[in-house]
Amino acid sequence: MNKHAHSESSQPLKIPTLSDVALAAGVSYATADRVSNERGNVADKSVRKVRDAMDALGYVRNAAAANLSRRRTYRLAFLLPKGPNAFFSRVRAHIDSLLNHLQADQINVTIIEIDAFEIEGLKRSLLSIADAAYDGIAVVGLHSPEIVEPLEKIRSQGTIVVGLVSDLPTLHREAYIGINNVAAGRTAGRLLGLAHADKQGRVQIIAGSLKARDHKDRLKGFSDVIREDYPKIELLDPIMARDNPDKVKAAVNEALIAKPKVTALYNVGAGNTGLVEALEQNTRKKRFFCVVHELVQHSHKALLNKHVDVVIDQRPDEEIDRALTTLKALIDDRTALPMQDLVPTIYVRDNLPSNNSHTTPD
Amino acid sequence: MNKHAHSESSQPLKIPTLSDVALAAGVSYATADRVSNERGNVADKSVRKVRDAMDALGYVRNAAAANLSRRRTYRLAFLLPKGPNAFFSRVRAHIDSLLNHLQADQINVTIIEIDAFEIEGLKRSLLSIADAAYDGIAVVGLHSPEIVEPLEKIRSQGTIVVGLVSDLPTLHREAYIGINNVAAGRTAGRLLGLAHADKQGRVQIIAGSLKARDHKDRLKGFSDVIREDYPKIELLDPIMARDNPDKVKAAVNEALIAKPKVTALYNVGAGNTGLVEALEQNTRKKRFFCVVHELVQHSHKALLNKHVDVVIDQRPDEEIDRALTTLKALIDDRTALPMQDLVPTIYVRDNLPSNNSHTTPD
DNA sequence: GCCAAAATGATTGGCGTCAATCAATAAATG
DNA sequence: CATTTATTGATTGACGCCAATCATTTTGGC
Repeated sequence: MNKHAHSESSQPLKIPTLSDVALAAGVSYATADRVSNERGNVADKSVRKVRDAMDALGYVRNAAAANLSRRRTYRLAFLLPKGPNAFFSRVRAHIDSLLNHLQADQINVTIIEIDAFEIEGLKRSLLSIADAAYDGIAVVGLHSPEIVEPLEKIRSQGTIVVGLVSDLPTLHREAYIGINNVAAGRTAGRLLGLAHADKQGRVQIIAGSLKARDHKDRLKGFSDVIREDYPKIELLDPIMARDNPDKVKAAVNEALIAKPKVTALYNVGAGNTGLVEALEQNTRKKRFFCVVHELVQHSHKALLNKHVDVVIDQRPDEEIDRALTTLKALIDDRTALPMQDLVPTIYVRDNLPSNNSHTTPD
Repeated sequence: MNKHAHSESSQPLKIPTLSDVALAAGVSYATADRVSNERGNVADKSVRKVRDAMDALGYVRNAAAANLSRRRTYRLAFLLPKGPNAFFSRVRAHIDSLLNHLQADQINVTIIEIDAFEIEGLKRSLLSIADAAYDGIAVVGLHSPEIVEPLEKIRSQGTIVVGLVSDLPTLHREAYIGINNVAAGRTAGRLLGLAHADKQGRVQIIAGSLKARDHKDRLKGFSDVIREDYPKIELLDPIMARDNPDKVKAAVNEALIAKPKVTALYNVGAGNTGLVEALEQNTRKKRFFCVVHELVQHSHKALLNKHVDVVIDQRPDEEIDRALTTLKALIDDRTALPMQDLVPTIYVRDNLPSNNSHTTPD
């Protein structure tokens, strides 16, 4: 009764090689190779024999041997905004930590710093790498028609382009690796709404700039959820703080003092050090329900200190891993492999990672 | 650290080989090889010369060539509970989807089904694979001293053993890949607490069995948080439903009818189809705040239908990926690589994966 | 300075695939 | 039928590393 069933897979100690396939198919190695690598000039009949033999033996090309023989190396570049931003420090740190491992697989990654969020800077950077003959690049992009031309110049040389964190013009990149920021905003709104439990509320929103697409998307998602499902919560006009800690601090203080009925804060963008500072100095007894984005050193600490209740994070480590996997796959066979959606992650005090790569100081 | 300038990467990019290292170090290939593979019988002076040359050239062993030459194949097994459990179906499906990719890297994975959560069955299964000479196994385990002996028998043959989802006796496995269930329970408690916003509340807890360590841990975490931070919420005695949908349904109905002041439900374990059924037939207008575990088809749907408010998930896909990576690393060099903690993931209606290819809306 | 031990050098045959060459055979054409 | 053309076969040298053998040199003990 308690038999354990082995699954379909047997114990093939002998892994079939292409020679084995050729033998089984009754053709020469050369023909099997022609089929395997789609070199053409093979009769349909032979193709079928070889393919059948492959299935029968369960042949899978040995990736190590193939890569070795092919002398394939992957030349990749990541174009990241420069500057002291804590989030992108996390990204860079993670790439650095992978460098050795990647090199063992002949994957060479270069980080190129670009002017953060300025179309002209991005455009210039793209043009300047157009001749560098990368096999693939991941770009923290902007959704602007102005960069279509440089993108196409790069792509015309066979370079694979993917968007990272923030998307590029959809038709001019192969894939986008990042979260859906509307969903991220909705998630923030949902938790904030839940935490009001049918009570009245007023939210002060702080954002960087509505020109940044991610901020705009988050704000939209957030507002939609509140309006749809939490009508008792009032949305105050967002304060624009340009992701600047000082401006954020001022905004929070304004909300604390000039708008005494505020029950919650939502910071759409960066600059959370300022937010935490303001809250630490807060003399009001009643506390805010507070939602911010991106788990970095100070937001992590603020969560533990109870100045912040929820952090919505986009898991840059995973984004990088996926960007690498996707680029490699696209370069190899020009087909992206299906992966589960990247999704905004919710952190509260109790599900924080303890061994962290995100505590890198900025 | 932050010295990532525009890299000088337009060169031919000659990746150094071990021959290059030998040449640069002024020793023979044989000596460089002795150092590289730690074969011993090398003078300290030579070791130093070779190591210096490696650093100077930035030598990293070509993994493809090494694996090919070594003729290394990885024979792995996953021991999973059998039965129709939705969660483990997800696990199996994910492994299946990886099979081809893995085989290209000479990784052969066998799924072995074991009697779910019965010590005797697990023990028998372990003993029966002891001679199969796997390089590594991942076991959905039990924290019981009875399986120490079979585990040690397996390990004595050089097989690497890791715990998966549910841990094994700590000293008798190499690593554990799974979430911290106390944290998972705390997370559930935190969200349920937040959603009460200082109001009174009563929670009906439903659990499978407190003999299962994961359930016990979750329950502890949950109760701790409520007691610590939400004193206005009363914890009713847990109902044991053995992860059985019918029993869960009965438990929910009991809470609905016999305990009219219940404001929230927390299902620690499985059997959520029963929970949803009961809620769908609920005639009371006031709804519960409802937290369950594991994102599977029906809990996903329940989240969208608003019968469930929060799902705590352990991301089995990622667990599998990590189990594979960890096993491979341990087999290769007997050292687990550092990875960010696996953490309980929170899903609300708005951050669900949609599994479509990731195209930004415009 | 002799001899054993230790260290180093030199070289080789794979591993499985790729990419090429050249010869040999089969099929198609007029 | 002769002559193209298409298809197959046979073989080979990388790729970079591993693992082994055997020869040679250096070192250290006495």
